[in-house]
Amino acid sequence: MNKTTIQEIAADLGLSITTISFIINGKGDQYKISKATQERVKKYIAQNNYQPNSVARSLTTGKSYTIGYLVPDISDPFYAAIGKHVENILSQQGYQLFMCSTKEDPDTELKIVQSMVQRQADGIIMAPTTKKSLSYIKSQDIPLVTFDRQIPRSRAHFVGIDNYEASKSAITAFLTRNKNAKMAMVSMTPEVNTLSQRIEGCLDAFKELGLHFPEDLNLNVDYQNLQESCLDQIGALLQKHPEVNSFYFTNNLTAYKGLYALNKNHRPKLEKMKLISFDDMPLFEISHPFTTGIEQPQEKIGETSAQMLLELLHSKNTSSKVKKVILPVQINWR
Amino acid sequence: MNKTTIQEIAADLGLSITTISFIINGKGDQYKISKATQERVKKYIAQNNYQPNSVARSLTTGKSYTIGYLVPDISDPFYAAIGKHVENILSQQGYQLFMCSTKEDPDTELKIVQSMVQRQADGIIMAPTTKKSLSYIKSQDIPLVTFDRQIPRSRAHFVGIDNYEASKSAITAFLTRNKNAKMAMVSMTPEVNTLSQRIEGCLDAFKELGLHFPEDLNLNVDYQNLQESCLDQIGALLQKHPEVNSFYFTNNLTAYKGLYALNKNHRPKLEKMKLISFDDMPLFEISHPFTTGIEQPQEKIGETSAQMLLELLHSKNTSSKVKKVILPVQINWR
DNA sequence: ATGAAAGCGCTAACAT
DNA sequence: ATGTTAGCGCTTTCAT
Repeated sequence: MNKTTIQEIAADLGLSITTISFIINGKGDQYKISKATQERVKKYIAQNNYQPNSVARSLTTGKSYTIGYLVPDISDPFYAAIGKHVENILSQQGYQLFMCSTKEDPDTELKIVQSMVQRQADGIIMAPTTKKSLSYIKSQDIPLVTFDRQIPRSRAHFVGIDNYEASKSAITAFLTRNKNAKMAMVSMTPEVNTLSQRIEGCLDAFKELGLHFPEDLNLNVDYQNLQESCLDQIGALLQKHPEVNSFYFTNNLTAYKGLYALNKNHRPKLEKMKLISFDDMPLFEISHPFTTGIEQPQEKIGETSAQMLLELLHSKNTSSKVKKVILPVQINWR
Repeated sequence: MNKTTIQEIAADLGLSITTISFIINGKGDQYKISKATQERVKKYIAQNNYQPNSVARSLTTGKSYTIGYLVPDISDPFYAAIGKHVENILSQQGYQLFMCSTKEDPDTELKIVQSMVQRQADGIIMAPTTKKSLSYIKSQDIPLVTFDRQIPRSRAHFVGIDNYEASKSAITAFLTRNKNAKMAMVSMTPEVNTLSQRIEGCLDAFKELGLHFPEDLNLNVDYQNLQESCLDQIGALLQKHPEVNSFYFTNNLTAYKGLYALNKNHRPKLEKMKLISFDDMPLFEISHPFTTGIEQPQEKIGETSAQMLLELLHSKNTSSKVKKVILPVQINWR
């Protein structure tokens, strides 16, 4: 079954392709095509299941109804969830999403961005890794909304949270609730600035409470090798500092693997461990032990990013000033 | 900065667009373009950061280097993980993925499929919900690989597991290990056939061991309202059947919410509960209690699906017989 | 109320 | 060794 085209319809119906095009695009009335003709064409289209070729349409109009969603890892529950909410909003408007994993790698990210430009994506929503790709996007001036991470000095629209403040106030509250907490922190490389901000927030919380946070309780595990790295470093830490009775995981990945390490090798200690993690996950309600989560409003982040992009798409003034939406977090104590 | 086009290059360099096109597509030598010219063009391209417009290219060639990845929910960890592996293989070959959630809804699914056709997707990888969309894809003869779910009588290439056998043998082993297990089962609507096969497998395991499985220990919670539904039904069940000391969750979603319900309202019973779930998740290693998982080879499923699609893309004979790859599962006892 | 034709940027068969 | 040209399927201005 070969593809029907607009000219076939025109030929079969003895009309011009212009007429067909008008009707397809709902401009029949506007161009005063007679009701009769409109009906005839619509009937033909329905019967032959004609679908306009969007590639051709894009070439003419310059719009592809395609958006790039670029994140470090599309299977990361955090990015997957936000992606779903983005999809939810954008698919209603006829957009499809190219979802791509940048792998925290600047080169991969740039290649993907270039591919998006070649494919005439109408816009991009991304959790950026580097400034290079952002500059490239800007140079092509294609509508862009960033989320989750802000690249310093990059002037891009942004939706996210205040990592420093959220971390600081959560840890302050935690230390107030758990007076005799002896806390260690688990973060990871590569150090994206969201993570350093969370670390800073934590350290400042200690400082302001007049407490000391020893350097060597600040772990930094390896992103490429999370599980082994967690097993090793947490093992070593608990050996050297048996007094540690609390962990702060600075993101969902370290929390996952940290919990794994604790469950695997340190069950006896687990009973009275108090855990807190940046990013909340449903699993913290069923984990051993239950884990307090600093919850980012994923749905809101996704929806706001999508809506912000839609606005950009509809308003033609590239001039507009940079918009930043900072959303509140919520602490789920457990 | 406006888009450079092939004709601008031609004009600027005093060459014809053909020559430029040949060089861009690596056919310079084949068409005996002089080294000098080739260098000149390549240099120009590098300097001006020219990127060919893939929309125009697709319109001429009929190939878009675009693949549709359609699953019920892209944020479901199972589909997200497989998606990542699919992406991994296909991105190496220059393909980008449209990832779409069909929401278990036939109409949504069909709309997305039609959109893929309009957009000239070169192929589709999907966990199908209905036969209707499969027939449509076939009618357009666009290369298709299905995974996870087989639609009865649909003759599509398939990658997945044998749900009936996997379920049956896992439950048989489970009952052998836990002689005095008093098991309830939690499944969900809508009843896709993977789930009914898992249920059948479980019931047959009981039968062959000469055991009885009471009708009312077979729960069916509501997909649209998983959490509430689990809380209600599991609560009611444990009240009526306090002897139940084991649960079989027939997929990751019911396991998640089942564990949630148990942790929330039935902690005392949890100590000696033995849980097993179809689909394994990392969280089962840190959940309370640890949960045995029947693990599907996600990476293998993703990679095989992608590779199978690539073969289809490269071989032009539509005739070829239907390929089915059935992969083994692995039980992770906990 | 409808049609002709240019053009979107590219590829490739066919010149030269 | 390089150029001319006809499409690919569609939108839209300008005619009629």
